[in-house]
Amino acid sequence: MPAGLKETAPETSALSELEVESIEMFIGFFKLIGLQKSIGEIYGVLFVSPRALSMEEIIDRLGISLGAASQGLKVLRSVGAVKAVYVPGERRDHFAADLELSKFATAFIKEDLQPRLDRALQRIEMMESLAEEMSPMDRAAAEERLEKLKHWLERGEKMLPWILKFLVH
Amino acid sequence: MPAGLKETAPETSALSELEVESIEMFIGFFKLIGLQKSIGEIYGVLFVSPRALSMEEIIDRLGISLGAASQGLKVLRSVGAVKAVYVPGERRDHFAADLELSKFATAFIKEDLQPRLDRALQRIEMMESLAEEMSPMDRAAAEERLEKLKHWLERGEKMLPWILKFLVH
DNA sequence: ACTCGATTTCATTTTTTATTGAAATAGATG
DNA sequence: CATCTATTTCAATAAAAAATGAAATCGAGT
Repeated sequence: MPAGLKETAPETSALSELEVESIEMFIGFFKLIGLQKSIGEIYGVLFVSPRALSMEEIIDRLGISLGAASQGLKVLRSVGAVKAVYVPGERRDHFAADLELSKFATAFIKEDLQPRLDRALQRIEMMESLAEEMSPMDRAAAEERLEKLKHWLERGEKMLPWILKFLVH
Repeated sequence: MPAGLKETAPETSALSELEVESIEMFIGFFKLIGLQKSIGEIYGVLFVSPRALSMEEIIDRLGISLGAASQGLKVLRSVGAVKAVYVPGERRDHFAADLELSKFATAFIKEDLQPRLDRALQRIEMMESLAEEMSPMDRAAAEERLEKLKHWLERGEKMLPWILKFLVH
Protein backbone atom coordinates (compact mmCIF):
# COMPACT_ATOMS: atom_id res chain seq x y z
CA MET A 1 0.00 0.00 0.00
CA PRO A 2 1.45 3.40 -0.96
CA ALA A 3 2.72 5.41 1.99
CA GLY A 4 0.51 8.21 3.20
CA LEU A 5 -2.68 6.64 1.95
CA LYS A 6 -5.01 5.51 4.63
CA GLU A 7 -6.98 2.35 4.01
CA THR A 8 -10.71 2.90 3.51
CA ALA A 9 -13.61 0.53 3.05
CA PRO A 10 -13.19 -0.52 -0.56
CA GLU A 11 -16.61 0.18 -2.08
CA THR A 12 -17.55 3.24 -0.09
CA SER A 13 -17.52 6.45 -2.12
CA ALA A 14 -16.90 9.53 0.00
CA LEU A 15 -19.91 11.30 1.45
CA SER A 16 -20.25 15.03 0.97
CA GLU A 17 -20.24 17.31 3.98
CA LEU A 18 -23.91 17.95 3.39
CA GLU A 19 -24.65 14.25 3.46
CA VAL A 20 -22.65 13.81 6.65
CA GLU A 21 -24.56 16.60 8.40
CA SER A 22 -27.87 15.20 7.31
CA ILE A 23 -26.97 11.67 8.34
CA GLU A 24 -25.75 12.72 11.78
CA MET A 25 -28.89 14.71 12.40
CA PHE A 26 -31.24 11.93 11.43
CA ILE A 27 -29.30 9.26 13.31
CA GLY A 28 -30.00 11.37 16.37
CA PHE A 29 -33.71 11.80 15.70
CA PHE A 30 -34.29 8.19 14.86
CA LYS A 31 -32.42 6.92 17.90
CA LEU A 32 -34.75 9.06 19.97
CA ILE A 33 -37.76 7.15 18.74
CA GLY A 34 -35.96 3.83 19.07
CA LEU A 35 -34.74 3.28 15.52
CA GLN A 36 -31.20 2.16 14.85
CA LYS A 37 -28.27 3.99 13.41
CA SER A 38 -28.46 2.35 9.99
CA ILE A 39 -32.03 3.58 9.56
CA GLY A 40 -30.97 7.12 10.38
CA GLU A 41 -28.12 6.80 7.89
CA ILE A 42 -30.42 5.69 5.11
CA TYR A 43 -32.93 8.44 5.73
CA GLY A 44 -30.08 10.92 6.02
CA VAL A 45 -28.67 10.24 2.54
CA LEU A 46 -32.09 10.09 0.96
CA PHE A 47 -33.11 13.37 2.55
CA VAL A 48 -30.39 15.35 0.78
CA SER A 49 -30.30 13.31 -2.41
CA PRO A 50 -31.59 15.23 -5.44
CA ARG A 51 -32.86 11.99 -6.97
CA ALA A 52 -34.17 8.64 -5.82
CA LEU A 53 -31.48 6.05 -5.08
CA SER A 54 -31.41 2.31 -5.64
CA MET A 55 -30.65 0.00 -2.80
CA GLU A 56 -27.27 -0.72 -4.29
CA GLU A 57 -26.41 2.97 -4.39
CA ILE A 58 -27.43 3.34 -0.76
CA ILE A 59 -25.29 0.37 0.23
CA ASP A 60 -22.39 1.78 -1.74
CA ARG A 61 -22.64 5.31 -0.32
CA LEU A 62 -22.99 4.25 3.28
CA GLY A 63 -20.95 1.07 3.29
CA ILE A 64 -23.70 -0.84 5.07
CA SER A 65 -24.72 -4.41 4.39
CA LEU A 66 -27.40 -5.72 2.10
CA GLY A 67 -29.43 -6.91 5.04
CA ALA A 68 -29.29 -3.63 6.91
CA ALA A 69 -30.31 -1.72 3.80
CA SER A 70 -33.20 -4.04 3.03
CA GLN A 71 -34.51 -4.05 6.58
CA GLY A 72 -33.95 -0.36 7.08
CA LEU A 73 -35.86 0.54 3.93
CA LYS A 74 -38.65 -1.76 4.96
CA VAL A 75 -39.05 0.03 8.28
CA LEU A 76 -38.79 3.46 6.68
CA ARG A 77 -41.48 2.56 4.17
CA SER A 78 -43.69 1.09 6.86
CA VAL A 79 -43.69 4.39 8.78
CA GLY A 80 -44.17 6.39 5.61
CA ALA A 81 -40.79 8.09 5.78
CA VAL A 82 -39.54 6.71 2.47
CA LYS A 83 -41.38 5.85 -0.69
CA ALA A 84 -40.42 3.63 -3.63
CA VAL A 85 -40.47 5.60 -6.86
CA TYR A 86 -40.58 4.23 -10.36
CA VAL A 87 -37.62 5.17 -12.50
CA PRO A 88 -38.23 4.59 -16.24
CA GLY A 89 -35.92 2.06 -17.83
CA GLU A 90 -34.60 0.85 -14.48
CA ARG A 91 -35.30 -2.60 -13.21
CA ARG A 92 -34.42 -1.89 -9.61
CA ASP A 93 -36.59 -0.16 -7.10
CA HIS A 94 -35.56 3.37 -6.26
CA PHE A 95 -36.20 5.10 -2.99
CA ALA A 96 -36.86 8.69 -2.04
CA ALA A 97 -37.35 10.40 1.32
CA ASP A 98 -40.89 11.45 1.94
CA LEU A 99 -40.76 15.07 3.02
CA GLU A 100 -43.87 14.91 5.14
CA LEU A 101 -41.79 14.57 8.25
CA SER A 102 -44.87 14.71 10.43
CA LYS A 103 -45.83 11.26 9.15
CA PHE A 104 -43.40 9.35 11.24
CA ALA A 105 -43.83 11.47 14.30
CA THR A 106 -47.48 10.60 13.93
CA ALA A 107 -46.68 6.92 13.45
CA PHE A 108 -44.57 7.01 16.60
CA ILE A 109 -47.28 8.61 18.66
CA LYS A 110 -50.04 6.34 17.43
CA GLU A 111 -48.11 3.08 17.42
CA ASP A 112 -45.85 3.55 20.42
CA LEU A 113 -46.95 6.23 22.80
CA GLN A 114 -50.71 5.84 22.68
CA PRO A 115 -50.73 2.03 23.21
CA ARG A 116 -48.19 2.39 25.96
CA LEU A 117 -50.38 4.81 27.87
CA ASP A 118 -53.39 2.56 27.38
CA ARG A 119 -51.53 -0.44 28.74
CA ALA A 120 -50.27 1.55 31.70
CA LEU A 121 -53.80 2.65 32.59
CA GLN A 122 -55.02 -0.93 32.50
CA ARG A 123 -52.12 -1.93 34.65
CA ILE A 124 -53.09 0.66 37.21
CA GLU A 125 -56.59 -0.82 37.47
CA MET A 126 -54.93 -4.15 38.18
CA MET A 127 -52.68 -2.56 40.76
CA GLU A 128 -55.60 -0.87 42.46
CA SER A 129 -57.25 -4.21 42.98
CA LEU A 130 -54.00 -5.71 44.25
CA ALA A 131 -53.67 -2.87 46.74
CA GLU A 132 -56.90 -3.97 48.41
CA GLU A 133 -54.98 -6.77 50.10
CA MET A 134 -52.76 -4.33 51.96
CA SER A 135 -53.15 -3.04 55.49
CA PRO A 136 -55.47 -0.01 55.66
CA MET A 137 -52.66 2.51 56.08
CA ASP A 138 -50.42 1.09 53.39
CA ARG A 139 -53.40 0.75 51.14
CA ALA A 140 -54.34 4.37 51.49
CA ALA A 141 -50.80 5.41 50.67
CA ALA A 142 -50.63 3.11 47.65
CA GLU A 143 -53.96 4.36 46.38
CA GLU A 144 -52.88 7.95 46.62
CA ARG A 145 -49.87 7.18 44.47
CA LEU A 146 -51.85 5.21 41.95
CA GLU A 147 -54.37 8.03 41.70
CA LYS A 148 -51.66 10.54 41.00
CA LEU A 149 -50.09 8.40 38.34
CA LYS A 150 -53.44 7.70 36.75
CA HIS A 151 -54.31 11.35 36.68
CA TRP A 152 -51.02 12.12 35.05
CA LEU A 153 -51.41 9.43 32.41
CA GLU A 154 -54.90 10.61 31.58
CA ARG A 155 -53.50 14.06 31.12
CA GLY A 156 -50.99 12.61 28.65
CA GLU A 157 -53.70 10.79 26.76
CA LYS A 158 -55.70 13.97 26.40
CA MET A 159 -52.67 15.79 25.12
CA LEU A 160 -51.75 13.36 22.35
CA PRO A 161 -54.55 14.13 19.88
CA TRP A 162 -53.79 17.78 20.31
CA ILE A 163 -50.13 17.22 19.53
CA LEU A 164 -51.09 15.17 16.49
CA LYS A 165 -53.25 17.98 15.18
CA PHE A 166 -50.49 20.45 15.77
CA LEU A 167 -47.95 18.32 13.91
CA VAL A 168 -50.13 17.67 10.89
CA HIS A 169 -50.87 21.38 10.70
CA MET B 1 -32.14 -30.05 46.91
CA PRO B 2 -35.68 -31.13 47.81
CA ALA B 3 -37.70 -32.24 44.80
CA GLY B 4 -40.24 -29.71 43.49
CA LEU B 5 -38.38 -26.66 44.76
CA LYS B 6 -36.91 -24.46 42.07
CA GLU B 7 -33.60 -22.82 42.82
CA THR B 8 -33.80 -19.04 43.30
CA ALA B 9 -31.18 -16.33 43.70
CA PRO B 10 -30.14 -16.71 47.34
CA GLU B 11 -30.61 -13.20 48.75
CA THR B 12 -33.63 -12.17 46.71
CA SER B 13 -36.84 -12.08 48.71
CA ALA B 14 -39.94 -12.60 46.59
CA LEU B 15 -41.59 -9.53 45.11
CA SER B 16 -45.32 -9.05 45.55
CA GLU B 17 -47.56 -9.00 42.52
CA LEU B 18 -48.08 -5.30 43.10
CA GLU B 19 -44.37 -4.69 43.03
CA VAL B 20 -43.97 -6.73 39.86
CA GLU B 21 -46.68 -4.73 38.08
CA SER B 22 -45.17 -1.46 39.17
CA ILE B 23 -41.67 -2.49 38.15
CA GLU B 24 -42.75 -3.69 34.72
CA MET B 25 -44.62 -0.49 34.10
CA PHE B 26 -41.76 1.77 35.04
CA ILE B 27 -39.16 -0.26 33.19
CA GLY B 28 -41.24 0.50 30.10
CA PHE B 29 -41.53 4.23 30.78
CA PHE B 30 -37.90 4.68 31.63
CA LYS B 31 -36.69 2.75 28.59
CA LEU B 32 -38.75 5.16 26.52
CA ILE B 33 -36.72 8.10 27.73
CA GLY B 34 -33.47 6.16 27.43
CA LEU B 35 -32.96 4.94 30.97
CA GLN B 36 -31.96 1.39 31.68
CA LYS B 37 -33.90 -1.49 33.12
CA SER B 38 -32.28 -1.35 36.55
CA ILE B 39 -33.39 2.26 36.96
CA GLY B 40 -36.96 1.33 36.14
CA GLU B 41 -36.76 -1.51 38.63
CA ILE B 42 -35.59 0.76 41.41
CA TYR B 43 -38.24 3.36 40.78
CA GLY B 44 -40.82 0.60 40.47
CA VAL B 45 -40.23 -0.80 43.97
CA LEU B 46 -39.96 2.60 45.54
CA PHE B 47 -43.18 3.74 43.92
CA VAL B 48 -45.27 1.10 45.68
CA SER B 49 -43.27 0.95 48.89
CA PRO B 50 -45.15 2.31 51.91
CA ARG B 51 -41.88 3.48 53.45
CA ALA B 52 -38.48 4.67 52.32
CA LEU B 53 -36.00 1.88 51.61
CA SER B 54 -32.27 1.68 52.22
CA MET B 55 -29.97 0.82 49.37
CA GLU B 56 -29.39 -2.58 50.89
CA GLU B 57 -33.11 -3.29 50.95
CA ILE B 58 -33.40 -2.28 47.32
CA ILE B 59 -30.51 -4.53 46.38
CA ASP B 60 -32.04 -7.37 48.33
CA ARG B 61 -35.53 -6.99 46.88
CA LEU B 62 -34.43 -6.69 43.28
CA GLY B 63 -31.34 -8.83 43.32
CA ILE B 64 -29.31 -6.17 41.54
CA SER B 65 -25.71 -5.25 42.25
CA LEU B 66 -24.34 -2.61 44.55
CA GLY B 67 -23.03 -0.64 41.62
CA ALA B 68 -26.29 -0.68 39.70
CA ALA B 69 -28.20 0.42 42.80
CA SER B 70 -25.80 3.24 43.57
CA GLN B 71 -25.71 4.51 40.01
CA GLY B 72 -29.40 4.08 39.47
CA LEU B 73 -30.27 6.04 42.59
CA LYS B 74 -27.86 8.75 41.55
CA VAL B 75 -29.62 9.17 38.21
CA LEU B 76 -33.05 9.05 39.81
CA ARG B 77 -32.09 11.71 42.32
CA SER B 78 -30.53 13.86 39.60
CA VAL B 79 -33.82 13.95 37.67
CA GLY B 80 -35.82 14.51 40.83
CA ALA B 81 -37.64 11.19 40.67
CA VAL B 82 -36.31 9.94 44.00
CA LYS B 83 -35.40 11.75 47.15
CA ALA B 84 -33.24 10.73 50.10
CA VAL B 85 -35.22 10.86 53.33
CA TYR B 86 -33.86 10.94 56.85
CA VAL B 87 -34.91 8.02 59.01
CA PRO B 88 -34.33 8.66 62.74
CA GLY B 89 -31.92 6.25 64.35
CA GLU B 90 -30.76 4.83 61.03
CA ARG B 91 -27.27 5.32 59.78
CA ARG B 92 -27.99 4.49 56.18
CA ASP B 93 -29.61 6.72 53.63
CA HIS B 94 -33.16 5.84 52.79
CA PHE B 95 -34.86 6.54 49.49
CA ALA B 96 -38.42 7.32 48.51
CA ALA B 97 -40.08 7.87 45.14
CA ASP B 98 -40.99 11.45 44.51
CA LEU B 99 -44.62 11.44 43.42
CA GLU B 100 -44.35 14.54 41.29
CA LEU B 101 -44.07 12.44 38.19
CA SER B 102 -44.11 15.51 35.99
CA LYS B 103 -40.65 16.37 37.29
CA PHE B 104 -38.81 13.89 35.23
CA ALA B 105 -40.89 14.37 32.15
CA THR B 106 -39.90 18.00 32.52
CA ALA B 107 -36.26 17.06 32.99
CA PHE B 108 -36.38 14.94 29.86
CA ILE B 109 -37.91 17.71 27.78
CA LYS B 110 -35.55 20.39 29.02
CA GLU B 111 -32.36 18.36 29.03
CA ASP B 112 -32.89 16.09 26.05
CA LEU B 113 -35.53 17.29 23.66
CA GLN B 114 -35.01 21.04 23.76
CA PRO B 115 -31.21 20.91 23.24
CA ARG B 116 -31.64 18.38 20.50
CA LEU B 117 -33.99 20.65 18.58
CA ASP B 118 -31.63 23.57 19.08
CA ARG B 119 -28.70 21.62 17.72
CA ALA B 120 -30.72 20.42 14.75
CA LEU B 121 -31.70 23.98 13.86
CA GLN B 122 -28.07 25.07 13.96
CA ARG B 123 -27.16 22.12 11.80
CA ILE B 124 -29.71 23.19 9.25
CA GLU B 125 -28.13 26.64 8.98
CA MET B 126 -24.85 24.86 8.28
CA MET B 127 -26.50 22.65 5.70
CA GLU B 128 -28.09 25.62 3.98
CA SER B 129 -24.69 27.16 3.47
CA LEU B 130 -23.30 23.85 2.22
CA ALA B 131 -26.14 23.60 -0.28
CA GLU B 132 -24.93 26.79 -1.96
CA GLU B 133 -22.19 24.76 -3.64
CA MET B 134 -24.69 22.62 -5.53
CA SER B 135 -25.94 23.04 -9.08
CA PRO B 136 -28.90 25.47 -9.26
CA MET B 137 -31.51 22.75 -9.66
CA ASP B 138 -30.21 20.47 -6.96
CA ARG B 139 -29.75 23.45 -4.71
CA ALA B 140 -33.35 24.53 -5.10
CA ALA B 141 -34.50 21.00 -4.26
CA ALA B 142 -32.23 20.78 -1.22
CA GLU B 143 -33.36 24.17 0.03
CA GLU B 144 -36.98 23.20 -0.22
CA ARG B 145 -36.33 20.19 1.95
CA LEU B 146 -34.30 22.10 4.47
CA GLU B 147 -37.02 24.73 4.68
CA LYS B 148 -39.64 22.11 5.39
CA LEU B 149 -37.56 20.48 8.08
CA LYS B 150 -36.73 23.81 9.65
CA HIS B 151 -40.36 24.81 9.71
CA TRP B 152 -41.25 21.55 11.35
CA LEU B 153 -38.56 21.84 14.01
CA GLU B 154 -39.60 25.39 14.83
CA ARG B 155 -43.10 24.10 15.30
CA GLY B 156 -41.75 21.55 17.75
CA GLU B 157 -39.84 24.20 19.65
CA LYS B 158 -42.95 26.30 19.99
CA MET B 159 -44.89 23.33 21.28
CA LEU B 160 -42.49 22.33 24.06
CA PRO B 161 -43.16 25.17 26.51
CA TRP B 162 -46.83 24.53 26.09
CA ILE B 163 -46.41 20.85 26.88
CA LEU B 164 -44.33 21.74 29.91
CA LYS B 165 -47.05 24.02 31.22
CA PHE B 166 -49.63 21.36 30.65
CA LEU B 167 -47.60 18.74 32.52
CA VAL B 168 -46.87 20.89 35.52
CA HIS B 169 -50.55 21.72 35.74
C1' DA C 1 -41.49 -22.30 -17.35
C1' DC C 2 -36.59 -20.93 -16.96
C1' DT C 3 -33.04 -17.66 -16.03
C1' DC C 4 -30.97 -14.19 -13.75
C1' DG C 5 -30.63 -10.09 -11.11
C1' DA C 6 -32.94 -7.92 -7.16
C1' DT C 7 -34.63 -8.38 -2.62
C1' DT C 8 -35.70 -10.55 1.74
C1' DT C 9 -34.80 -13.49 5.57
C1' DC C 10 -32.46 -15.11 9.35
C1' DA C 11 -28.63 -17.62 11.86
C1' DT C 12 -24.16 -15.94 13.07
C1' DT C 13 -20.98 -12.34 14.38
C1' DT C 14 -19.90 -7.83 15.84
C1' DT C 15 -20.73 -3.81 18.36
C1' DT C 16 -22.82 -1.37 21.86
C1' DT C 17 -24.78 -0.88 26.26
C1' DA C 18 -25.69 -2.29 30.94
C1' DT C 19 -24.30 -4.80 35.02
C1' DT C 20 -21.20 -6.57 38.22
C1' DG C 21 -18.17 -6.47 42.14
C1' DA C 22 -13.67 -5.44 43.99
C1' DA C 23 -11.09 -1.50 45.32
C1' DA C 24 -11.17 3.34 46.61
C1' DT C 25 -13.47 6.82 49.12
C1' DA C 26 -16.35 9.03 52.29
C1' DG C 27 -18.25 9.80 56.56
C1' DA C 28 -20.22 8.60 61.01
C1' DT C 29 -19.25 6.90 65.74
C1' DG C 30 -16.87 5.90 69.73
C1' DC D 1 -8.08 9.88 65.00
C1' DA D 2 -8.88 5.02 64.21
C1' DT D 3 -12.32 1.96 62.99
C1' DC D 4 -16.02 0.40 60.78
C1' DT D 5 -19.95 0.65 57.67
C1' DA D 6 -22.06 2.83 53.76
C1' DT D 7 -21.42 4.56 49.22
C1' DT D 8 -19.16 5.53 44.89
C1' DT D 9 -16.24 4.50 41.09
C1' DC D 10 -14.63 2.03 37.35
C1' DA D 11 -12.32 -1.79 34.88
C1' DA D 12 -13.90 -6.24 33.63
C1' DT D 13 -17.77 -9.09 32.19
C1' DA D 14 -22.27 -10.19 30.69
C1' DA D 15 -26.35 -9.20 28.21
C1' DA D 16 -28.80 -7.00 24.60
C1' DA D 17 -29.12 -4.93 20.18
C1' DA D 18 -27.68 -4.21 15.57
C1' DA D 19 -25.18 -5.51 11.42
C1' DT D 20 -23.52 -8.95 8.36
C1' DG D 21 -23.83 -11.97 4.45
C1' DA D 22 -25.02 -16.46 2.63
C1' DA D 23 -28.99 -18.85 1.32
C1' DA D 24 -33.82 -18.66 0.12
C1' DT D 25 -37.31 -16.27 -2.32
C1' DC D 26 -39.26 -13.34 -5.59
C1' DG D 27 -40.46 -11.64 -10.07
C1' DA D 28 -39.53 -9.47 -14.55
C1' DG D 29 -37.96 -10.63 -19.11
C1' DT D 30 -37.44 -14.07 -22.54
